Amino acid sequence: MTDASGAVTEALPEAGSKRRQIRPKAERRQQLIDATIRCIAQHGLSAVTMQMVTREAGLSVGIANLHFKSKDNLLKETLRFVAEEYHGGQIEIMEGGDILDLGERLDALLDFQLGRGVTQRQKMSVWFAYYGEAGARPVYQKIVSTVDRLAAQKLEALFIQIIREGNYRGVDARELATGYSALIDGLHLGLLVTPRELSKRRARAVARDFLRRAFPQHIR
Amino acid sequence: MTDASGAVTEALPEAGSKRRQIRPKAERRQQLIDATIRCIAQHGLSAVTMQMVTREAGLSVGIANLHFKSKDNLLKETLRFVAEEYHGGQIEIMEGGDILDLGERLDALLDFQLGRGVTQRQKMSVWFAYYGEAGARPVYQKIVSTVDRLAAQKLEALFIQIIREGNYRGVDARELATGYSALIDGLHLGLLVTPRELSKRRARAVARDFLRRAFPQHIR
DNA sequence: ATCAAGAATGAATATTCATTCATTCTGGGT
DNA sequence: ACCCAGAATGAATGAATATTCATTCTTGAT
Repeated sequence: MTDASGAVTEALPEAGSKRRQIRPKAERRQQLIDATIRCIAQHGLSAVTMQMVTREAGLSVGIANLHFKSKDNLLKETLRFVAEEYHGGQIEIMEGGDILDLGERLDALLDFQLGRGVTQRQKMSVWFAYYGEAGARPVYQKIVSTVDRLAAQKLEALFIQIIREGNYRGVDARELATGYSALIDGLHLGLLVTPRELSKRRARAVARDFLRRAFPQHIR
Repeated sequence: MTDASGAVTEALPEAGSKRRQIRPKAERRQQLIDATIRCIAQHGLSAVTMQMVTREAGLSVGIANLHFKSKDNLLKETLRFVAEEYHGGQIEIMEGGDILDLGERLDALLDFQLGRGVTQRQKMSVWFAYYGEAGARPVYQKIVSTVDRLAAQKLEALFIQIIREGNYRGVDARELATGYSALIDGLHLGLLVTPRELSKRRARAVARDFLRRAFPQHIR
């Protein structure tokens, strides 16, 4: 294609300029991880290919192997990122220096766990894609266990505080924390697999109900 | 190879006789589905190949395409089988003409859901492998939704009976049923992904606790 | 004994995909 | 202006895999 002056112009200015851009390593890594997340959500973990991911990222095929050694490694790092993002968010709230009231802190946690950011189909698809492979891949189990354990400890600590403050009787913090975590995971699963049967609104109501039953003075 | 009489003998009698066996279609289908389940559990859904499945089943590669049209179809039918087995078991208990006491029936349900048969790594791996792909594959969503909905209705019906019998106040059967189902799913997930942190014994205690909190007269 | 129906086989085919690497390009330093 | 470290590219390669189908084998009926 030529313009009036006869000079050769770039083909499709709007459809992603072909100009090669050099960017720092860290930025490219994140760009590829983000693309991987979108691909897993849209096509499923088992259908993800390197071509797909790099095209989604608007980059060439070779680059993925430049920044991550292999596809396997890219997938592993993607899981690590997602897991840390989720658990990091939870932990921040539970440590929550900014929210002093324990009931409010619980509410904030619930909001985070069943709120917009986390319950995007995109993110949930990624969790469960990895969970599905975890049975066969110890590496995935390890990544998840590591961050999970810390979050579980923080949750238990929060529950202990609440139990003390409310002087609740016959309640075991550890057991309750396990139950609450499992409930949230199960609700995420429901939102992903049977969105028709379970709305976000109802999922929140169910989780809230669980907490109210355990800590009636703190919730509602 | 020939024996003294000069007749051709079978090669390796102990290492799986090579003798070609003709069996009815239904039997071969089940054989292949069982092999698929073992392969998914051991290698993960995304690593399963036709060669792997047919070798596991002790059959030739061609046969899978003879009885199922394609790999895709084999995987779909395997999911259907697993889903129906699980939900069928639940529904049988919940309809449970043989157990008249409602509390006992609840107990039987819990036993089934967190007991030996279901919580084998093998089975749980398969659930979650499919759940992981469900976000990207409407076919899987549909299969699970269909059986799931029926089980959810039966559970709600059971809870309604229990609420009436115990004259429990301020309890919504539907919401409680959703919560209980999600809790069980979450516990399965925990058993699969972080078996170190969550034993079967503790998972049962947690689920039982949930029920006791809701229906104190019926449980314990 | 013989035969036909159809169950089972597995070598061959065509496709898809991860990974490599020779080459090109960019931008900051001199 | 020039240079070059190293970032980026994408055609080429080789390995893996789903699917096909011509052929072989088994079984029950005649």
